[in-house]
Amino acid sequence: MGLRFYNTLTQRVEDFAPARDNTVRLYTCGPTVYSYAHIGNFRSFTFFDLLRRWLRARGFGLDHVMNITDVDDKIIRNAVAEGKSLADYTRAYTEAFLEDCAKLRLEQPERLVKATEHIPQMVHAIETLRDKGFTYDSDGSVYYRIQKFPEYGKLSHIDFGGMRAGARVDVDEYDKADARDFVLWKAPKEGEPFWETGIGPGRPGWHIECSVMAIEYLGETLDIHAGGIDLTFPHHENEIAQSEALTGKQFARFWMHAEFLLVEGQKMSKSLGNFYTLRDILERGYAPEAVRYLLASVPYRKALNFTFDGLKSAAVAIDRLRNFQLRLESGRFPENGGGAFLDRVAEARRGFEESLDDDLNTAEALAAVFEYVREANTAMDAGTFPAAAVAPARALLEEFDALFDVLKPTAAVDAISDTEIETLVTERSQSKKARNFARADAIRQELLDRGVVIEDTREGVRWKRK
RNA sequence: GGCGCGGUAGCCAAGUGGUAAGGCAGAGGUCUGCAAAACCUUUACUCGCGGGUUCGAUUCCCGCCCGCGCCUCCA
Repeated sequence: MGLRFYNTLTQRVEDFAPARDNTVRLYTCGPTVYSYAHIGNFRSFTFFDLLRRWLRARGFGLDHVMNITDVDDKIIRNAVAEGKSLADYTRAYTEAFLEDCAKLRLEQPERLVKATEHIPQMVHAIETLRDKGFTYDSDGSVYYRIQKFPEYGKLSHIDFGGMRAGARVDVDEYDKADARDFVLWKAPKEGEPFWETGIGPGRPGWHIECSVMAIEYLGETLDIHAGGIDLTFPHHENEIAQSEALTGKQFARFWMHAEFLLVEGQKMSKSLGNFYTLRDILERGYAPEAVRYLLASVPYRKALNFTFDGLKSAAVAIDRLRNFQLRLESGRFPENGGGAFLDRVAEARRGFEESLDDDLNTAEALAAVFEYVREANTAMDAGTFPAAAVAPARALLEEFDALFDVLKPTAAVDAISDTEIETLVTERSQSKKARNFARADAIRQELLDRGVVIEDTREGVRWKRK
């Protein structure tokens, strides 16, 4: 069986291949840069990264666009409160976001696009929607008229049949004709920043940026549109309404949504005190790889319960794989034998790949790797792990790490150099030979304090960075 | 109320109509100057509860209970 994904649109797992040539046109909803992104946001962004990497591993080219929402109500509110321009206010959080992504080893999309740099295109799209009769004006704002789009609800599978128009119109939006209508262009309020345009002064509504930027860079029909599950409605539903009204074509063939992240079993919220940014977690001394591993190890369609126990487990699990890698690199293995172990590596790889092909089942893919690691370790202990199996075993780890990307430790700023380590390791070995264990242990402790672990093995001394 | 997801060992978690992957933690052991690493043994006669279909269900159907999310701020 080949690559297949669950499609929110059809509520089924479907075979996946890009529609045109070999390149996957992927659009993912990025951050709104009004504050630091939190760990829940990064659950989704990590999912996007895994999706990218696995598509590439399966031989597809990528054209991935992610937006940065750098204008919205919260941003305006905060910027105005701090007396800053929108650009000044969002710049810092955009940079912080990119730094956080780099820490988590999230690949940069082919294009990272900002809403404020596409205002003319959005205005043009709104004009087109107006010409096609999908809009109405109210107090200087422009709204999308959902009545004109009968398929509304097809993504979120909400039946609006029984909902009375205007039944839940809230106070601020008294001017909407239908509760489902949404704003395309917002007239400015007193003191708010705005753009002067052909459809009047104002700023874009939230949804229009994604439709416009996706179509501009990827064409009228995307292969995959992905986001957090909470965006399904209304954001993605509205994107469909706008885009399909604009082009008359299906907006995205596959819709993929990452489930929510919970913290200690509850939704993150500031009032519960369980609200964490990536920075909060790293400050507590956890490695970014552990965060990445934890976020990646639970399949994306299952709610992920983020706990500090889980984070510790993730760190230990990574160590197990790193130790195995080190053993492959530093061990000595017999030249004879091998057939069965070559078969086992091939089997592990097949299990790994088939699990990921199955809607990115990362948990099952990890099991395939760990099972192999245990068997290989057992054979190494017995001295029966053949030299011929080393290269394929390393290839398995490479394939694993091309996706999970956790094997290389994040270097400390003040890291001790390799040569200094080697010098100390040599001195310790000499001390040991002279049976000066006190000195040997002191050196080992010193290295440990500086983040280096020494291990004596049958094949000699080896070291690793923590 | 509507829509969606889920309830599997102490924790995280995969999975299939035929008798429960993997990781972490715990206990015991092997190895070792001491460690570390690694390995071995051990932790679910059972997969929320009650019915049904079946030779057989954790896996299918029905009902119920519980948790979470969305229902126009939200990854």
